[in-house]
Amino acid sequence: MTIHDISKLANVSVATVSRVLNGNANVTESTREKVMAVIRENNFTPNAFARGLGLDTMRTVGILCVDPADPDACPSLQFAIGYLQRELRRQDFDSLLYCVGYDMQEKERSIQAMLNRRVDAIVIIGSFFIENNATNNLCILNAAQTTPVWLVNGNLENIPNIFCTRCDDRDGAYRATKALLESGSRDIMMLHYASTYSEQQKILGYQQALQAFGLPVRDEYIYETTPDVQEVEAKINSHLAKGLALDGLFATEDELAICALKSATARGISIPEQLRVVGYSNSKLSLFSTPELTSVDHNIEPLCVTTVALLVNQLRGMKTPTVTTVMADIVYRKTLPAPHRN
Amino acid sequence: MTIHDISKLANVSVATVSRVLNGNANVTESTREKVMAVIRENNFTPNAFARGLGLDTMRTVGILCVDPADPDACPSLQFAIGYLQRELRRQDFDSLLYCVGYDMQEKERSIQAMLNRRVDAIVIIGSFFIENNATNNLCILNAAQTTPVWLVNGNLENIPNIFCTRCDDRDGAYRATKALLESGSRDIMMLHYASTYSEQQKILGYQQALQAFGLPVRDEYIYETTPDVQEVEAKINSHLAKGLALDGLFATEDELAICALKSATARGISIPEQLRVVGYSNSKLSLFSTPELTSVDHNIEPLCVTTVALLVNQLRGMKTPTVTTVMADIVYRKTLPAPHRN
DNA sequence: ATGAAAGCGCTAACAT
DNA sequence: ATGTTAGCGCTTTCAT
Repeated sequence: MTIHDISKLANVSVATVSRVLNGNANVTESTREKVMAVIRENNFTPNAFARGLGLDTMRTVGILCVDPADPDACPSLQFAIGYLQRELRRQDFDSLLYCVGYDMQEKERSIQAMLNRRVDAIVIIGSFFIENNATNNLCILNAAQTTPVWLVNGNLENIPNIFCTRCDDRDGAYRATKALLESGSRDIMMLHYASTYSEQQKILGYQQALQAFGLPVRDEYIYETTPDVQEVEAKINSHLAKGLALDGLFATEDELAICALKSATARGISIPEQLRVVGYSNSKLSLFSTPELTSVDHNIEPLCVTTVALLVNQLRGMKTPTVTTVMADIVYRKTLPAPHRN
Repeated sequence: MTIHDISKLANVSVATVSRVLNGNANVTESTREKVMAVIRENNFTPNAFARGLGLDTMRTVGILCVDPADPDACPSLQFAIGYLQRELRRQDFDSLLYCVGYDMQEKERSIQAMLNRRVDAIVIIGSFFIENNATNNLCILNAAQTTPVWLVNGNLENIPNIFCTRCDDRDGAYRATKALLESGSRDIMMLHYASTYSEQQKILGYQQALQAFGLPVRDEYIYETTPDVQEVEAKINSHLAKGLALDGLFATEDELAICALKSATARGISIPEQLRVVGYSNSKLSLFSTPELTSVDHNIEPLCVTTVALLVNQLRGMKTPTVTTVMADIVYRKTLPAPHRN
């Protein structure tokens, strides 16, 4: 069933059917209804490929993200896929998904696949994909020459056609650390994932908070780790074995905070009396942990909503900011109770 | 830049360029190289829409799943998106993703969108989407008239063009319950999510295990709940308040098991001495809980690998089984230690 | 307001 | 082995 069949059945030309299909105003109400009736009767839907060929778009956005099953993947961006998809669908865009591992080739191939399919825009979730090394970002820069690229929680500034929407993780980490300091903690360990833009910002925020309190930044209090209970336990044990004090802990992901929580509890450290802990992401985990975890909410859902809104704007040819930032919020639970306000 | 431009630059016809592009054997090595050189020089990639229009396929599979951010969503199928996507990409298929809520209309619209885009196949993750009510499945049945539909952990049998791949959750639940019984538990509570095909199968497995041990199935031991610590706590408290015994617990999701674990620990019930617990999904959570959770692994990754392998087979016109099943495995941890084997 | 016809860029059948 | 050409199904410009 094609537009031609419909036109014959309705005794009009294909152009008229096309007009009806596209809501063109230049159609008499009576012909419109006549055509619509035939379309409905035959359950006709126009061929998307032919449409795409003519219009040079199929209203599709490519989404690149780390495979959610990857154990090294930052879990905090997990939900972004769903949020972005939902918002795109509301704007009548379909989403082509590419979940890839920590592999440059896969990243490049995925971006090439998106370009081949002539997506209207590319959304890249997470700063993992942005390398410090310029050559590694070449495929992104190339893509941006033809297709707008949106980095969610990434950073690649001052490049035409590349847009960033992100959470202010530096500020989030700053306020989390400040809250620990205000609760009385002075020896605050920091646990973080392998280096990405977001992680670097969080480290910066932690350091700035200490400085603002007139405290020294001690590198031996900053640990890079994976969310593995044994690994975190070993780090805490060796830290304490060195005779280093510990009365606060800030982790850049809830996972890491929970590993630390388990180790501390196992050692008989009382929480929050002897040790206060703040995680990051405000994930489900923070509710399931014992005691329940105070965590920084980096507002992924608003971030995704904003991203799609701006993306659609930009595609409509409107002026669009290159960098857009949302704030993080601290959600207080048991591992660092909310401060009393008068 | 089109195939015509390339053909002119290489002094050949468009057909030859097309042949080179598609790896057709009927091209001399020298012309192939000549054409390839021009293609590379100009960084040419053929227009996917035009290709799709001619071939009536863009090698795309539509994936329908519950929005991962939905708090009521069964989390155990979360990773399926990534696994399916990865396998499809390996077979050179792109994935159109539709994450929807618990809404019939969204489901219908998404399936319609897939059909409009003429996907080669539809994959539906989770049995949530399959209703007991036949009219609610109408859009799936309609879709199957033109496009193969694959249900991952769903059930809709004996319908042409609908295929099911699933984990044997009945058997998984049976063996989990059996393991609890063999550990000495006699009063085993069951916590489950809202009814889906998988959940029903798990309940069945639980009941059959009790029966196999000559024990009665007591409905007052079976609770439907959401993964909310307070809700589960209330259910356990009222259960115990009724004077009902409790020395074992089987939950159809790790989330539920962990909520129960928290409540039990808070009441001073010792685990695993007084209460043994088995969860389901073998999720990350099972490692982060205290004590670490014994859980049924429902082998989502192999399931997804199998699904895509069969799907591709079927698209190639090969005979393909309608229902394919993988087994579940019990992963023993602290809440139900592994039995000693001699 | 409606129709005729020219693309859009590729594939494949057919011709050489 | 290579070229010619007729579609694929839609949108849109230009006539009427």
